[in-house]
Amino acid sequence: MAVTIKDVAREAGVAACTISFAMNGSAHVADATKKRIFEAIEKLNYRPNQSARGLVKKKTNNIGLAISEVAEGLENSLLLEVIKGMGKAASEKNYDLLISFQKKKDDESHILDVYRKQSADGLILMGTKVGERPYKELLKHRFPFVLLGRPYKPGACSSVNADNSKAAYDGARYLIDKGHRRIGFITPCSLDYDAAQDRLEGYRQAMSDFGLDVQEDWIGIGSFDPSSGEKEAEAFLLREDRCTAILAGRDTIAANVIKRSQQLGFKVPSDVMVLSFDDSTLTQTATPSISALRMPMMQMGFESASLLIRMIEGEMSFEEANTILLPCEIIPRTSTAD
Amino acid sequence: MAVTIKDVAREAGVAACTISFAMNGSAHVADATKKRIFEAIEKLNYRPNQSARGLVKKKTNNIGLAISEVAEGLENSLLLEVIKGMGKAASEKNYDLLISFQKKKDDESHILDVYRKQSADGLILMGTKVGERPYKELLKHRFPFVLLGRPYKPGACSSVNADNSKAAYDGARYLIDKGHRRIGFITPCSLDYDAAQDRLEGYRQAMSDFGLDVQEDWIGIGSFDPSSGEKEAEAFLLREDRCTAILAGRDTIAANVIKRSQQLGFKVPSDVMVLSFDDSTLTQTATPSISALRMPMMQMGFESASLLIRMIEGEMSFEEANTILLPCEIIPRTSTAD
DNA sequence: GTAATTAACAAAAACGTTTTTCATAGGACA
DNA sequence: TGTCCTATGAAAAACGTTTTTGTTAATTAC
Repeated sequence: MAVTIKDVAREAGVAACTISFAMNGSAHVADATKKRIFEAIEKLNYRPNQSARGLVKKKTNNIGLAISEVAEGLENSLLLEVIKGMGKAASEKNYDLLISFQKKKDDESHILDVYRKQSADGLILMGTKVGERPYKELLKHRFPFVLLGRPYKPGACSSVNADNSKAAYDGARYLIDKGHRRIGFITPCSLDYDAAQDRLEGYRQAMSDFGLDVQEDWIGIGSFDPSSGEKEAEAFLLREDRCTAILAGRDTIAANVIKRSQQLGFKVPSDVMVLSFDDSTLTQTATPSISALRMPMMQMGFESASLLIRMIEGEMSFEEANTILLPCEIIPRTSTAD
Repeated sequence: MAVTIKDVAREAGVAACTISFAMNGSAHVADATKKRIFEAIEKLNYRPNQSARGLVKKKTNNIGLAISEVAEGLENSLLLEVIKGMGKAASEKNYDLLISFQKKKDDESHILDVYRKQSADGLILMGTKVGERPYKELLKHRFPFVLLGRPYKPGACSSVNADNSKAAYDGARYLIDKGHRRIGFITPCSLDYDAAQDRLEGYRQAMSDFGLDVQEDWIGIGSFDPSSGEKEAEAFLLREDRCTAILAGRDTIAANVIKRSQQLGFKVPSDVMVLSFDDSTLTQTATPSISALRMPMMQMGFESASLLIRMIEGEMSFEEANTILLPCEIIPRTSTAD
């Protein structure tokens, strides 16, 4: 079977506990003994059994990731980036990532089970919607957790998110700076999602800050429908005072906006500029290539895992709910070129 | 602290072992006692500690996923699908997914550590390249593992992969059936990757089966470069006996092929048809929309996890190396419309 | 009416670590 | 010479389960 601490002890001619002391650097072990021990470890390829270690230390060195209903469109193509970021933070600190999946739709027991079974030392909650119950129980028992891009009472717990509001503000401002006054806006999805709300709010704020009135029909509500964006583009362009720029809530929406605009005889970017969210391969390879606000997915993963690990290791009090908002970056491409 | 089996025992007025028996359904526990026990469990929200359970049962109920150097382009946008598939298989059988990350480039110790630390009951190996050492040690110790889309000596271990060769064959045949005789082919990346080799081979086979000679300059080697596909399209089209159809090794390559073709004055699909691999949002929203061979990413995740779990649970002998090749599906869109 | 069987539960050992406590041998010191 | 310290290491307890073995009382068989 697998090699245990006793095998190493026998090999090094020493008691089991001494192996443990040597490995954890805690007590006094003579240098000569240490040398023998590490040689034995190397020879036998010994690694402490995680279950046994976890049992006595009450620590698994896993960070839990609860994936609920995976969002239909938003995170999908970018999840790898997020996980990569988490992986970077985790492996630096010697943690693994334990993913717990939802068993049935609307069943959230997988979240609390991680805590109850003690299969991880903390949790990253990611997905679209979550009921109040899991939050409450985790908070009550002071089990470390971090929200990733999730809506919740601000200040009640730590969370990491892209600064959607600022991104929309910056995007609108970018278009305003290019001389546009009539700017259409399409949300990435229904206003049930707070990413949609935040983006809309940022857009409104920018318009207002620069003294521009927003016509209510300059605002369209996008969806996950594959053709979302076409109708909205049409509405923005086929009117007396047509929009000269459009801020599209998501990459596929931007693609549809451009397609429909071209069909209607408007050139992008000369007649109408289009700026998108969610930088992906789609925005890079489209013709014209699409300018986009890049969400820092990898960094979001990294920061959420780092924050969680700091909470786990007690470097951060549980009370100071840390809200991290990460800035987005504008990637200018052809669709907004002068 | 967390609630233990002893708390439940006290609550139910019974010994700890009886709780265990009741939960695992193994021994005879009186129905009345069972009822009291399950009420106590419910009341206290008890779940067995995974470390303790794992220690005595020598089983973690985790399936390990070792992500090495994550491929630059191929799996990226589709990883979520793969993980979703794994999640489905795992959660059905009450497993969690434990992801172990590479600490440094070219360092593969994270693979063997999962086995040595016994933090999972088996491993799914996914990525691009892996040295011989990890395979050998895992095989030697009969630690269950499954290769996901990986090159290795056939028959030496179980693996799951998309049937790239057949996909390319079917794709070529699809174009041949539409009357094309001069069909260009672009690999998704360098021939170091066996997915590229398999696809090329399938293409050659189809051409040969239908009595069509392959001109060597109908074959282009694609890359992860964002503009990959443009040069190749040019080469295929600007010659006496120009190609009338192109089989593009990847979605971005297909997009570039179409872009360049149009720039050269060829209409897609009337002058040249384009069929792509790797169905993604890009292929759906492009204009014209791009026909593609859809890789069954979710199913690959599902099958690899299912296979691994069967190995773990001893339902499958370790010796019968199971090679699962999953068929791809042609999604016809505008770029190959008659 | 007693022996054998069975049903229901408890006691205790085991899993592989870590950690607290204990033991021994030298050496320093008086 | 005896006491005290220190360096080094071992013994033993603990972590929370599962599982093997024991124990008791009730039931069945003769």
